[in-house]
Amino acid sequence: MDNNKNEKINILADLLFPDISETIDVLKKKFPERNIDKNSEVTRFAPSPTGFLHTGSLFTALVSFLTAKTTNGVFYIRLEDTDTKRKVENSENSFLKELKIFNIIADEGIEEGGKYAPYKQSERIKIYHTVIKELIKKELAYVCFCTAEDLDEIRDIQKANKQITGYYGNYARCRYLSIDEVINRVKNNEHYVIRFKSNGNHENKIKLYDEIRKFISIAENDIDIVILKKDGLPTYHFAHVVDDHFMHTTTVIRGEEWISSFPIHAQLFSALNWKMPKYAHLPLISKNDNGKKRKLSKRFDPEATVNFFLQEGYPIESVLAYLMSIINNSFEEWVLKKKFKDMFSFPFSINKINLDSTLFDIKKLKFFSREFLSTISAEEMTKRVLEYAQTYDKNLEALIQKDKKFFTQIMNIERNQDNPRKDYFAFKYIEKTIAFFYDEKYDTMFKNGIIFDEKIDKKIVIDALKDFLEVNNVSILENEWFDLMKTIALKNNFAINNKEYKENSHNFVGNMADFINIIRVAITGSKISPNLYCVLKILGKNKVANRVQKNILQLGAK
RNA sequence: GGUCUUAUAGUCAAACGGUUAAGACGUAGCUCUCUCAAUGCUAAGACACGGGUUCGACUCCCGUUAAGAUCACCA
Repeated sequence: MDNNKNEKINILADLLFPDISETIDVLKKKFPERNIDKNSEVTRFAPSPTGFLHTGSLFTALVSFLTAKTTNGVFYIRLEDTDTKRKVENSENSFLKELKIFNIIADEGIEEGGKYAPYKQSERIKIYHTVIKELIKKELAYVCFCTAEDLDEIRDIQKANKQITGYYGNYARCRYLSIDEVINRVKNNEHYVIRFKSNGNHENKIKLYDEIRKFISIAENDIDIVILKKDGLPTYHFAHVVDDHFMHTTTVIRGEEWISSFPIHAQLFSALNWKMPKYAHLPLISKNDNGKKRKLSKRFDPEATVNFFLQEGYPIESVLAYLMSIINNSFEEWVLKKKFKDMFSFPFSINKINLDSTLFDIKKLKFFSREFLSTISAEEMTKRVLEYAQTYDKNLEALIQKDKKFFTQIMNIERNQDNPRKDYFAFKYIEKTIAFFYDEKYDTMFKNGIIFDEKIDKKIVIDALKDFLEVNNVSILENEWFDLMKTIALKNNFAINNKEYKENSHNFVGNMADFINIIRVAITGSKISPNLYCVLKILGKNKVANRVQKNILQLGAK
């Protein structure tokens, strides 16, 4: 009797996959075990090309990369492009490029190639079909003709009965179809999917091991999941199992959202008699939204896509440092001490990752940025700002290119000292802070009106500026220059001793800060600027004189 | 709603059965006899709640509560 049935199953299998002649054993020989050390990890990053690189994906990629790197293993990239509806053209190039910008370099992948190619799921269809054909023959998978409407109906019944929804047990109608009927319907070109025949029992609790969370107790999967879609492409669950098996991944690193389908994957591995890789489910990166925690979303949160950081001009080091400080908090101290050098050599360990999801904290990122940018040289700074400007800000690019040395001097203000300035955190905002150095920008500010401290009489402002103009000289040392300023301040009845001023403020026009501020405002158009001596030195005697004169005229005219 | 996961200050996070419960970001104040940035110092701020176990619990167990994830022919 079985002979007859087996024959029919074979007919069906050939009907379903006429082109497939290979067996799993052939695949096994094609993709042999990796020749690597026992303790080395093989990890992968498996994104779907649905748009831009998500910040959470970068996080996952980083952890995967680091895991491979610290164990002398292999890190590869596999494109999960089986969702033809959501696929966005060219997005694979953009995120591959972005990953490279962050120095996350794959050993194997779409571009790099490798022994286990192809690394694109859409090009691996034959492999999936081979496995499924065998599954059909072993009666571990079956053809299902249920339409969306059929599935809705099943779900409605289940809901009405307060049962768990899904295609399982007696609800799995097509499981019980006769082979003859299946053959006929396939021959009639009816649409179908292929489902895995689950032997699980929802009442059974199984223990699955997660590298970060340890044992997870969870119900066995009893749902007959779709493994091959109507369009002939595999679903994630199936493709993941097949690919990670034949590519010999040792640790699957992915987001926490996959925990619930963990039993499905475990079941698939066991049915195929394949060794399960290790799994690590990473916490999600979330955001506080009116007191509610939620996953970072591309629609609402600009920082959800990696592109945001690039556009804002956050240095990659600080983004990586921030992400790594989520993985392991002791990283922070370590990276600061090392001044951001060799970040990837951090003694990293995956099981120290925190279990709770993380709220994205842009302030912390800014902190890392300030720290990092204060460690690099002015020349490096110029180079980076220019690189940024070339793709994101043409005006800024022109400004820098006009006089690179001048720009570098500006970047060098209070940089080479024990406690360097830390006022830059992203390249996008640099132009605004240094605009006053450029005459054309200064002129616009001047036209719009420069506002001096209103508590100081206009006449005094003019006198102070006139006196300053007379001694305008920056070819002296800073303390000499400051002494010089004190003399003029004193002459104009400003207190050069702050203690004295505090005790008898009514005897003076203002203090030294007020005096310097008059000049600062005249030169920079703002009460806020870096060290004035440095500013004057960069601008040079003539420009300084011009600006001061303009102000005297303007003030006098009123 | 079912299932799973998680629970230390606003955020990130140490502590692994015995501590005055670290540290960082952020916030506030002081400091720096030029503002700002920085530096240095200081301050405020936490073990979700309730039961056990134990001489002793942030730590182990059980509830409760809350938050998150997931329940597709999407990954």
